[in-house]
Amino acid sequence: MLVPLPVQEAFDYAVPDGMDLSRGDQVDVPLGPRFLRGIVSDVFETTGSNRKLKSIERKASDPSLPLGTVDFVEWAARWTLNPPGEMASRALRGLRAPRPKPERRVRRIGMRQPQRATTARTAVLEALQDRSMTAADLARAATVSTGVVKGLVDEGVLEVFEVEAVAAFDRPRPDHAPAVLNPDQAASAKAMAGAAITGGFAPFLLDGITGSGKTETYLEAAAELLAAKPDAQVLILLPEIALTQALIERITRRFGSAPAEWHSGVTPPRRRQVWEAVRAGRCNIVVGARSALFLPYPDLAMIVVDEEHDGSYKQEEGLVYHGRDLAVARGRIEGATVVLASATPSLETLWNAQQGRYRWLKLRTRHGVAVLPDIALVDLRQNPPDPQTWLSQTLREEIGANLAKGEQSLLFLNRRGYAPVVLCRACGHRLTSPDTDSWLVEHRYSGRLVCHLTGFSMPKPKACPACGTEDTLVSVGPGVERVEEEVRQLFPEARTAVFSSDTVPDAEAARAMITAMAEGEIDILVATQAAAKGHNFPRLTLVGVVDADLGLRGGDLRAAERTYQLLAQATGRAGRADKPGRAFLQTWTPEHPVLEALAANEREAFVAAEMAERELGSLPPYGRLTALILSSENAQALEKTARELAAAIPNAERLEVYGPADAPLALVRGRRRKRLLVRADRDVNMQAFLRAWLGRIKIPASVRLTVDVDPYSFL
DNA sequence: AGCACGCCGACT
DNA sequence: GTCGGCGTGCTC
Repeated sequence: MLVPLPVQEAFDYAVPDGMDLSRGDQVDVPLGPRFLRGIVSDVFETTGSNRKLKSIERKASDPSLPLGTVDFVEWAARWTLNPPGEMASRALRGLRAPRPKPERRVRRIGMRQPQRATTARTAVLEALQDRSMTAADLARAATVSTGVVKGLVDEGVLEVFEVEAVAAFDRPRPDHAPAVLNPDQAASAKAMAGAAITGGFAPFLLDGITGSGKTETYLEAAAELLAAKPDAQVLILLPEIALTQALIERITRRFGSAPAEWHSGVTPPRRRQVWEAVRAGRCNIVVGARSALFLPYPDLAMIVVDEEHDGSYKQEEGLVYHGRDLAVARGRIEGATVVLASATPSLETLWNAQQGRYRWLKLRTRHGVAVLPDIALVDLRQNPPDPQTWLSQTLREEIGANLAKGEQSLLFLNRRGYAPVVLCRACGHRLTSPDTDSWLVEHRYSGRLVCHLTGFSMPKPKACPACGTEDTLVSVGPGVERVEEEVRQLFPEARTAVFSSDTVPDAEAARAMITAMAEGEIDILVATQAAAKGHNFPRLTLVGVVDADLGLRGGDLRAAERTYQLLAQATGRAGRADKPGRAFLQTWTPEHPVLEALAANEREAFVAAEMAERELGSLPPYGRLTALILSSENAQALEKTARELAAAIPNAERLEVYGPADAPLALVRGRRRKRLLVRADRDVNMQAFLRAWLGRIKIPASVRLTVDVDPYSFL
């Protein structure tokens, strides 16, 4: 029995006489003084009476989890070392929410007429006919106030009744509005659809340059699948909630019906409807964030992981897992086609494609007449900006020329706020977050200093908190707000805006900003990565990267890879329609291989060089990593546990453990953090090693251990 | 995760 | 003399 507890094992219970149970069933079981929802993982005869077991209380009336879903959560728990019961519990999210309240609708009572038939009342009855609808909808349809409807109800002409709100997911219509594909797209769609119709695990890398129409291609593959197998289910994963709305609209246009949406922003009652519809097979297309992987699909035939390289697929809090890797695992378990789509695939995925594990589909041309932007490096050593400014003469001139032509520009800087650091000119003190060794970032829009790690914020103080001198705090370095300030000074007539998670906090705001860009209401957009991901700005022709070196500093394993991906995506925003695009990368190190590869548009050269580096160190994808993070408010307990853990390392071949060392952010919210890193060759069973190791010691309650298999962020 | 058990400070 | 703090440990 999988019960939602932070323990590694399943619990055993006695099956009452006459209860018919099988794997996947939902049951309620006693645990100590309370009851928990459990998922049956195994039913077996006990031989001896080794231990007296408690009895299952009852079989729940909720539907069982399909076997593929149970297999998946168990596999995922073993792989990530997360508690299997908690993984199973994740598959029940949606079921825990209340059903939506029944909908109150009005309908006609026979053909009774109102005593006084005013024009408003006649309009209402005309709009209603013999149908039923909610009072609000009816009033809107008749363009009267709801008071008119209420009056008719009070008079007994209309009556109110309740209907159970059952979400209807209309079947997608594969022939509703097919897209016309170019030959590369058509061949790719054919291959993916063919594999999905045949069935069996079939992983693909859909590798297409920015603007090549990857979405269109996998939607046509899904259409072909659904035409052949109308009951099949398709899951499309996106890295961020902000991207879901645009895809849902696109799918609705393509298939004539809306897909289900699943992510943390969906209301609980709606989630319940989606869960039930997915389980019942009443829903064929789901668009969602990584958590949509845990839904109980009875007939999952295709999983698309869009922007598969995106680090947002990695869940870092709570249950730590990588959405893309689990998507591949789920596809293997379900015998489904898995499509990893990206213009800048991760090295792991490229490696799998090179090894022939994934079929490699390439889209080499942009849609229509569009071509990839020309990318030029601006050497800041030759062309430095003036003090306290961040745009070189070259970039200023280009923006000015673009503005004069009436075309849009994007300035990319992956840094929120006004200035990343605030320090005291008198004593040199850097302002940091309380109980956390992370710098406070100045935000001028909100007038506050903000910790991006913990969310702490405070007004900017007048005096230095360390030495008390007044008016000595200075803002160091640029964020998007500061670059926008510079742009406003340079081009006061231009319409400028900032696109970052602060100015665009939700999907609604993102849509408004994207619409404003599409309608040409913005001339210069200053943006963080929030705008570089997936959005389409058809009128954009110039991209300037303010600090191309930003992500390359620091010794992170994936620094080069991530920078390449981010800048390729950012520059790829330019020139997606009829006018060609240009991009300028400002850098102090134009000879850096990442920047040379970007300027020459030579992804393969960069990938080969980066792969060679990784191979030298036997690092991913040539080896595997796992990070163990210990944290505690009690520094002594933390030290002691770290020492015990290090002393208990089992012997293993082709595997090394580094640390314990202070984690890069050694203090967060008053908790000290230590890190150990395990590196192993690919053929070493990392999970078995970790289980053997962690089984040897017990972690005191005051210390928290997080196991991060295949870590992405090295914080 | 809850919840109980268990040893040390301020209260009717 | 008890009520209650949350540290430690267990739940089939």
